[in-house]
Amino acid sequence: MKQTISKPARERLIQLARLLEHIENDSRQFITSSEIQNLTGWSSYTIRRDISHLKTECSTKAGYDIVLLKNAIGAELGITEGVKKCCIVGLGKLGSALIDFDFGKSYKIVAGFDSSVNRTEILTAPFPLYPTGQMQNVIKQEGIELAILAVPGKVAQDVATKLAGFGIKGIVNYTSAILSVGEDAIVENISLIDALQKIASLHAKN
Amino acid sequence: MKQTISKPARERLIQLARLLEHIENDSRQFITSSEIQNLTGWSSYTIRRDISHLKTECSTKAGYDIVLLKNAIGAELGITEGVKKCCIVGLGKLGSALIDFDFGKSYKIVAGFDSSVNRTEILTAPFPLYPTGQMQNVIKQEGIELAILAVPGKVAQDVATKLAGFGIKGIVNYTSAILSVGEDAIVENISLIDALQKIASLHAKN
DNA sequence: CTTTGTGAAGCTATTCACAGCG
DNA sequence: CGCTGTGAATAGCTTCACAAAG
Repeated sequence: MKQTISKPARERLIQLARLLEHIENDSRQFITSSEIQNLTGWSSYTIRRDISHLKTECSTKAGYDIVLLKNAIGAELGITEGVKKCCIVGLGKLGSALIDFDFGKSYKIVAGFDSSVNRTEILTAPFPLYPTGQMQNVIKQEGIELAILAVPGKVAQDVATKLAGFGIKGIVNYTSAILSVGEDAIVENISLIDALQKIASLHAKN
Repeated sequence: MKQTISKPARERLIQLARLLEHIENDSRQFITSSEIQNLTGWSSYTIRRDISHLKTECSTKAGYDIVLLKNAIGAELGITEGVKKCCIVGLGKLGSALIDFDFGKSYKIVAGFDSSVNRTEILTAPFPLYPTGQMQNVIKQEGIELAILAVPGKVAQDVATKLAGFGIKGIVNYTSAILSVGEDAIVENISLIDALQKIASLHAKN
């Protein structure tokens, strides 16, 4: 079986790909593992091993070819494979702030949902907004794979369970709730309070 | 030397504390490690070991005392130690959406910054808004420890470097930039695109 | 001489298995 | 019995040290 890349390595490679994108236009062609170390803080050993998982020849005496490396990561991690359809669930302050967010080429918001019809009528977006009742239909019809969850914490688990039932494959969780969904869906937590507490706990220990 | 809790364990405990807070009012006193397993997906072994690091007696035959456990986590991770002052840097769509966010008791936003004076004058918030030029003064004077970074990606690294120079101890990075700051500051990344790509890469491999 | 790529070692985290306690 | 707590075993990740290549 094809050797699967470990989770930490995958996460670093995803970040690395974005980093490379940013420096792509700096008119440099190559980057070395120790330069990446300086930019990211990861050790050059780790970076070299991560890249070696890609099984691609994109290195020379001068380091890695920036564009080639970026493409290799994209290919291996399936980042560049077409456009994934997403929806925003919950259009309060946070959800509606994401309406104009730049999602790049690989992800496209095709729907927004809110329990308040008032909300869906007042807001304007480059994609249609629906009341929550239509989630199932729209998700099925559009073939939406990913959901960005920005509802109030109290209803987050309920909505997440529904989304998983409707065939959503991944949920980006902006709420402070800890979600459990079945095997079929993946949850990625993006909690501001979590992040603050991680930082605080590190300071407390040292 | 005091045995330090590993990073993964710390992150789980932080989430666990919040989970316990949510179920605190469900009129139950105890919870078992296998119930936590069902709610979170972490194995009961791991949960028991995590809790054992707290060196607290909060268990009985019926499981863990919910309130006692929550407090023990808070104490060990320094989550409950007073109020930490935070600021929001960058008051665009995303930054200003965080103005009304509920930060709980432990974190308090005491300032917002934006490079556009226009922006700081138009917006209203329960804390003062300043032009970026005043960052250093305000951070020093107020004793602000944490920053929430929501500026455009292109200037993120510059601003982060400045913040670290001004004595900020932790940055929650909402931008898509990969930041490197010195040893003194900690960065926690909260990138929507990162989250989407993590999910996508998992689907690609399985 | 510099930089990658990688077996081997070292370290960290998770899981197993079971003793101990209520 | 069911539950926690924990040594011991296992698995997973990172670092080291160095061979190979430009």
